[in-house]
Amino acid sequence: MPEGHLLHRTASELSADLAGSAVAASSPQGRFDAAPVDGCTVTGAEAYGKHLLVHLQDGPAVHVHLGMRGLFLRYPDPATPPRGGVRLRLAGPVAWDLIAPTTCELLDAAGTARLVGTLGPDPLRADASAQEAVARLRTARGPVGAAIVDQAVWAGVGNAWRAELLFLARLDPVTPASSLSQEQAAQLWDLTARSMALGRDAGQVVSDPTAPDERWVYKRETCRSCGAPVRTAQVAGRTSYSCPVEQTG
DNA sequence: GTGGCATGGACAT
DNA sequence: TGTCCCTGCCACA
Repeated sequence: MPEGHLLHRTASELSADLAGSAVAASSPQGRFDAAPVDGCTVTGAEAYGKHLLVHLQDGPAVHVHLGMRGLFLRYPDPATPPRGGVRLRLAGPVAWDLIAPTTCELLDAAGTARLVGTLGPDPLRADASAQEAVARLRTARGPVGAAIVDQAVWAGVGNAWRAELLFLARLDPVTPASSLSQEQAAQLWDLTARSMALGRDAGQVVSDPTAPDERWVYKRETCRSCGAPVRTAQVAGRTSYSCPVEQTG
């Protein structure tokens, strides 16, 4: 489930639970060497797109990427035994367990800088530049549906957001990104930042604030707006969903 | 119980 | 462009 909005939410919750605390770090599964983290004080956590960084005082950061299948579990009682397959447990006043990430590694400041350097602006970060976001989108090669899930263009958008955002913008996913006007690109960025902020606060994709559990087109048979059969296609290697009537490019 | 797929992305080719 | 991977969920037997 992890697109950028959930990583930001997780970073904020993990920070609230653990920042300022020394943590016991372990890898019940054994696939991560937790020794360098064990006993360190967490200073905070932040997200860059779909990447999560847990910062440690006077030490490296723990870099986590959940991929498609990873998840965090939070245990208010830190003595709760971990379930199977826990790659990393950080236990302070609360325990956080990391399951099935694609990445769990330690990064020093240079490594963190390199990572951030591979990413485009993150619509959920206060330090994101809208100008740069617009420029990167409009100079991206290929369809807009590929560009906005390219983490080097915009960081944090995944397949579900792609479908819903392009519906809200009434853009056909296969429209060339380079054909968007400055205004269209800026509007899409604003829409993305607003929508994903709602999603972060709600803990799920929200594309209609009056019906937060509904989707317009994502994984639907028919468009929730007009009832037309939802069109699917492979865009950037993933299934895109769009309304053939309302998203004409 | 089993198999295929998936809200990602790295890497080989 | 294709392949592989870490697990959870669902449809189906």
